[in-house]
Amino acid sequence: MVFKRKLECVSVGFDYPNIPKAPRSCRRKVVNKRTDAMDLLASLAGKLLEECESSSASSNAFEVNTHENCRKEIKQEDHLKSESSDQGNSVSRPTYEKTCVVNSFSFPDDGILERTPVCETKNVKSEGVTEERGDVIVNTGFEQDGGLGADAFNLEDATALGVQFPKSVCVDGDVKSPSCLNKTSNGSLDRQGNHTKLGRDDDDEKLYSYHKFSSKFKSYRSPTIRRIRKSLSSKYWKQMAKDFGHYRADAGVKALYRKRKSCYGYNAWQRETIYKRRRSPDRSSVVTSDGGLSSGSVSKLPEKRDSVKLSIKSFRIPELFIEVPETATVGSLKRTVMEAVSVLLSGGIRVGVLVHGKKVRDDKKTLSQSGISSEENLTNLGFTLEPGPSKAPVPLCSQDPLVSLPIDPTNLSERSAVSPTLDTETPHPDDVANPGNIVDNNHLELIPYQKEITVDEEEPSTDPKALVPLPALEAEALAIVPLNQKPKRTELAQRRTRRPFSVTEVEALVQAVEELGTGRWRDVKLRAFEDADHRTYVDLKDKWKTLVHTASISPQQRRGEPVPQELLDRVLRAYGYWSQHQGKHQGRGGGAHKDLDMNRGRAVEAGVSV
DNA sequence: CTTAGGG
DNA sequence: CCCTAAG
Repeated sequence: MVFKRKLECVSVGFDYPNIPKAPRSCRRKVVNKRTDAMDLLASLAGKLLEECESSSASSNAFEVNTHENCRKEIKQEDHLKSESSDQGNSVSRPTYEKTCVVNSFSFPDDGILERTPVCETKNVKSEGVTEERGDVIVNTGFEQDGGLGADAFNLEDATALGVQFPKSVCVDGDVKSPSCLNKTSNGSLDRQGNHTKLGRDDDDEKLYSYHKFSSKFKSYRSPTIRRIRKSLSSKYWKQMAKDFGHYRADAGVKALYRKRKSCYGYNAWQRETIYKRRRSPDRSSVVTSDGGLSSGSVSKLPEKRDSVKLSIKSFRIPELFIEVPETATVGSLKRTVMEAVSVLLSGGIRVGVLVHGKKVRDDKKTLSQSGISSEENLTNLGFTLEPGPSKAPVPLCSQDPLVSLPIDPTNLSERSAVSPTLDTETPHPDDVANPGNIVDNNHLELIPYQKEITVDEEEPSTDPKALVPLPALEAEALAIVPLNQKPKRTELAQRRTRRPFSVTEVEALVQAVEELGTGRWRDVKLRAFEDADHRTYVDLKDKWKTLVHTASISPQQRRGEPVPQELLDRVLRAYGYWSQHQGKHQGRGGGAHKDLDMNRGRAVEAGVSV
């Protein structure tokens, strides 16, 4: 099955029309419409992915494809009962999850974002056996003409591949199948074990952030980071999204997600996909993506004698295990993959070179010695991305490669989908002070890939350098490593992991608010959470907000770690107090509230201590 | 950068 | 928690 479309990649220099800002509410509405469209698309694409299962073909580990600019190979493992996909009844189908193993990505090299994910599917049970595979070329882009009509999909190709589209995929059909909107939560992974320490106040929100990139990065007051963050995200992309929406609105598609998070993928990649010519020391001229671990298969370019020109269009990447509910949207899938990739990258990677499927480990070999020459068919050349050496352990990368998305109906909303769940087995970022405990997990999971590779490496390459970080391929040309790869880490910031307030924290918060009032969060922060980098004043404010709410609802309706009623009482009291004394006593940090002082006294008596 | 609120 | 409009 082949779905193909293109996304006119808006060039960086694109001249956006000035869209006057309308009141938030208005603008939002527009966006929402596009969101629907996106869901629609996502739903549709989701079906395609599903279809991977039913398609068949042989797989080629080191495939080369010069046409696909953007591709990912995904091995899917069905974790559930089979489905009768040909029934095309996507509506109300049992939910189940899939584990995808993403092996390679390729990126555009011409400014056109044409993604062509290749799905390799296999039945879990028949592990290791011949994989079935279908080429699912799902577009994540859009027709240049803004049309997303049926012609956008090449159904013929699909048919040629013997793949059947579920009816819900038919373009004119009711693509917006409920399966994408009304989820059931059967499939959700309930992994909570590890958060006990932190407690959780939200059982139904089995959504934990995949991992966290150091709260320190954007901890309380970190101008620099924030600035970077901002420049990297919002403006540019929002504008982009807006304009996209503007131009494609009629296509019924939301080009880019409204939120930064949602498009960080593009954000990062697209930008870096601005190709540049670089000169390598040994006079090799290379066309490289200035940023990315992008790219894909190799193709031969016009060559000069003695030199080898390559165009890497895709990299095989270490296996990434991804598990998502069937009902997850493609959008969420993308994000999940993005997260996984980000994590991978943040952990440092190295490039592997494959010639005829064999890994060339001796970095000192010359290209020709390795069989890489202009004479050779460069399609035999391949590259891989592997987990970086211990060189740059990724302390903050705590998640294990297995990512799962929430299936909780409420969570599947656009937003929740944005944040991947955090495997509870994962150490909490807080405990990440010492990288050790986490890194392990990470690497263990990634290693399998290398084993897999092992299959194609006979040469008892005893060369210790084999494990050297990056570099040494003579023709630096091949070192298509983003200049800013390491530090960059994760500006592709994600939603911070949820960190329920402990009773202790709540107590501290209440105390502080009692004294300072509800309009001085910065002070509250300073006073009671000075050292809690992960608690920003906004967090505190938000927490207070929820506390007030919590305190005003029946205990039965509360969730998560219960907050002592006594504290809640204080919350209401303080709330009431400060509601009336707004502004008045706010200046100084002193006793502007005898009532509250009394409350505190009671608190102590009640045994609630810090 | 902070606040204040909606999402 | 995130995002933003306002200060």
